[in-house]
Amino acid sequence: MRRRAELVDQTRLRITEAAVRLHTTVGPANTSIAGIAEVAGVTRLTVYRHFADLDEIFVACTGHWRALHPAPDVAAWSSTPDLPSRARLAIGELFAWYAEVGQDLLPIYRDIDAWPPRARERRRAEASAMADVILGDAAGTGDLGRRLRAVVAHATSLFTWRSLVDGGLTTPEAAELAARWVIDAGSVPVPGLAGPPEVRAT
Amino acid sequence: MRRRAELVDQTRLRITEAAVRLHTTVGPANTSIAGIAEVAGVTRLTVYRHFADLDEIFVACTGHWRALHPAPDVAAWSSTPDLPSRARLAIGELFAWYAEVGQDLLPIYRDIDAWPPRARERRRAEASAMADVILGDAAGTGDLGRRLRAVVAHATSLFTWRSLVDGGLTTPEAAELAARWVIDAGSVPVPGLAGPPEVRAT
DNA sequence: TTTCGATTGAACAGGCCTGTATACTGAACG
DNA sequence: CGTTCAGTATACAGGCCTGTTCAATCGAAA
Repeated sequence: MRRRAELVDQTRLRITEAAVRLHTTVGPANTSIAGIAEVAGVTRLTVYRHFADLDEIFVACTGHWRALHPAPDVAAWSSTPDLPSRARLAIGELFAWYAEVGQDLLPIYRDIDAWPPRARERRRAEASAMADVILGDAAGTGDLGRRLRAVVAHATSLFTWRSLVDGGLTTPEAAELAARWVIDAGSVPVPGLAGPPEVRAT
Repeated sequence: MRRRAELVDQTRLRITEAAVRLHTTVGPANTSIAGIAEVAGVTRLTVYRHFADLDEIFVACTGHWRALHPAPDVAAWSSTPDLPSRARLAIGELFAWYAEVGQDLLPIYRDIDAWPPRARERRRAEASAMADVILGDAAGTGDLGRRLRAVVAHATSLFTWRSLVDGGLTTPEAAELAARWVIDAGSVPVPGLAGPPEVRAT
């Protein structure tokens, strides 16, 4: 029963790959089971046999894509002692990765509201963990830490990379600028931002 | 024939307001003529009588919303002579406006791919004109101008405001930080960014 | 060679959407 | 008071989607 299982896995893989293609082009919000079946060259019924619903497909799809496109090693950044070097290293690697896979990721992140709630939560946790590593011991130092954390989250965002590159920058230029935002926010006590948060509504 | 026309206008307004409500909640991508008719308390046929298609509704909808929520006066910024003050003024006013209307704008901008092409183009032109005003005579100075322009475009983005505020900053804090990005990019010659753009693909 | 099971093909009922057509109501208008 | 016409009610044909059922293939496994 070896070749048999192999064929089944092949079918499942074809479905997963079809889902990846749709997610990275029209985006998860416009991806239907009928569409996946058509792209995979398979009956709708076959898709139902392999996956309960679109959310299950989303998970398989994500796993498949991530295996093909490994993200930078976040943990490795923590061995860099000072914040400026760490920010440059992290944002440099991240943006280089974005330059490779951004085309795929943009439709997916655009449709983040269509993600399964657990996937969204997991993504949030990963981003938070990444910020922790970049911040290192700079995290949690009161008001400065709060500001730093917000800037790191923003500087490392896929949309920041895209916005800067769309604006005519090269990826290394964008990375250097974004890294400087983090570094400046962490070193220069910003005048006008010294006091407690203004009372004004956000 | 006065009261008659008035009633017709009222119906048209109800439809437009229904479209606004849907655009600012579920977003243009998920707004259907059937949905608008239901929210407006009107027959689908009545909507067809007033508007040819969703694109025409989009235009009416945009005009209505903008009349209710006037954006900051971009032209007025040009009377501020130096870039740093101009950046602070512009981004401060913009972010304050975002703080008021961001809730409405986010679903609309999220679905920017669903906009009528002409609306998208118009939006692009407005953003470009805004960047020109903020840059002033700092625009067009070769490599520095190119970088400045990209940073201005990014710093003034709705998504930058949202990202920073989501990260825990107040709107004034976010504005001050974003303004500093522009100011620093315009004053400090960034080491490692002096030369021509790297050959590496973006 | 027979059995098992993954996959197919066709069909159904239901949902929401589109654009169009018909006849009807009711109120403003002259 | 009768005409006009915006809006209603209802319907049709068509599109794409969902989830489910049934019988029919077809190939690997025993």
